[in-house]
Amino acid sequence: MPDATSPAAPLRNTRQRRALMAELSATDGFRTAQELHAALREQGESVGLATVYRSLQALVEAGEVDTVKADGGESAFRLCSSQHHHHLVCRQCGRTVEITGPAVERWAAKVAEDHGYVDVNHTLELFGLCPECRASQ
Amino acid sequence: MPDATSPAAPLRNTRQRRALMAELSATDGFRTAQELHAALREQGESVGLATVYRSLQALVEAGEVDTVKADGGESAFRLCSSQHHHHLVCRQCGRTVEITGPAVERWAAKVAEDHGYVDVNHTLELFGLCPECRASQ
DNA sequence: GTCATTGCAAACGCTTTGCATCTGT
DNA sequence: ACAGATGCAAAGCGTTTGCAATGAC
Repeated sequence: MPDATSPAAPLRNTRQRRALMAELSATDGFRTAQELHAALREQGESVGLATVYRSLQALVEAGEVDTVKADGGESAFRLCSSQHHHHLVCRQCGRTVEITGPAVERWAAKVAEDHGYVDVNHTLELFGLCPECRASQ
Repeated sequence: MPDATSPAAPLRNTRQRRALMAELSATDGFRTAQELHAALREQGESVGLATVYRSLQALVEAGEVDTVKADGGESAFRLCSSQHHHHLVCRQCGRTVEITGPAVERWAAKVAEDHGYVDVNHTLELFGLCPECRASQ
């Protein structure tokens, strides 16, 4: 059984991972694994789909990439920004707004503490219909 | 092409749908389609899996059932009337506490509104180390 | 009688995995 | 050289769909 405190194996600096990171850096928003794979292919970077998935997994575990679940069960990824924040995502077009909520952070910490839980983090996502999609419906 | 404003076809009161509603009523929390299907089978109610999915879809569209996306891309369903809550999960033993946070609900609604988003729902999970796991470490 | 609903099985889309090969370090 | 990384193809999973049969109204 792996020691929870020991760091994971070091990530190797391969052409594929570099290409993936570059692609992730190229956009602010969330991209699905399939989108990223397609983009890499279009750029002539030959990368297997499985590799994209495995690399993204590794990056998420390493804390370098953020992930959320899109509508159809797809996962979307993006580089972690420095600051802890949440997202308000349009469930139709995917347009995303970054949210920070000190109040919620405090609330979460307090609730956890009240129940005796320690070392707590949380995930919070808002899903709705953005003004544009709402208008065009 | 169906008129978006005209009401959907009337839902027929079939044995299968009745059984499904009964099963949904039997619990407060969210259940996945697969869980519901298994539960019905165990009760001797013969219902096809596709029927469960189609009925749930219809019920969601009819506004009688709420749905959220679980972790593995599965969808979970519950009757609309039951109460909305979140979970505080121990990342080691999985022990879970149900959390309700009116303040957070209000906060989420307001934030979404401020950005012009409508028809908003959210997902919120807290992860930490429960008292027991923390002691045994 | 009509038309929504059902069941089955096949199809789907996204993701994961087994395994042989390759490549950073 | 060794351990991690890769590619391919096949498997896995939850979900959806085509079609003929059934049942509610």
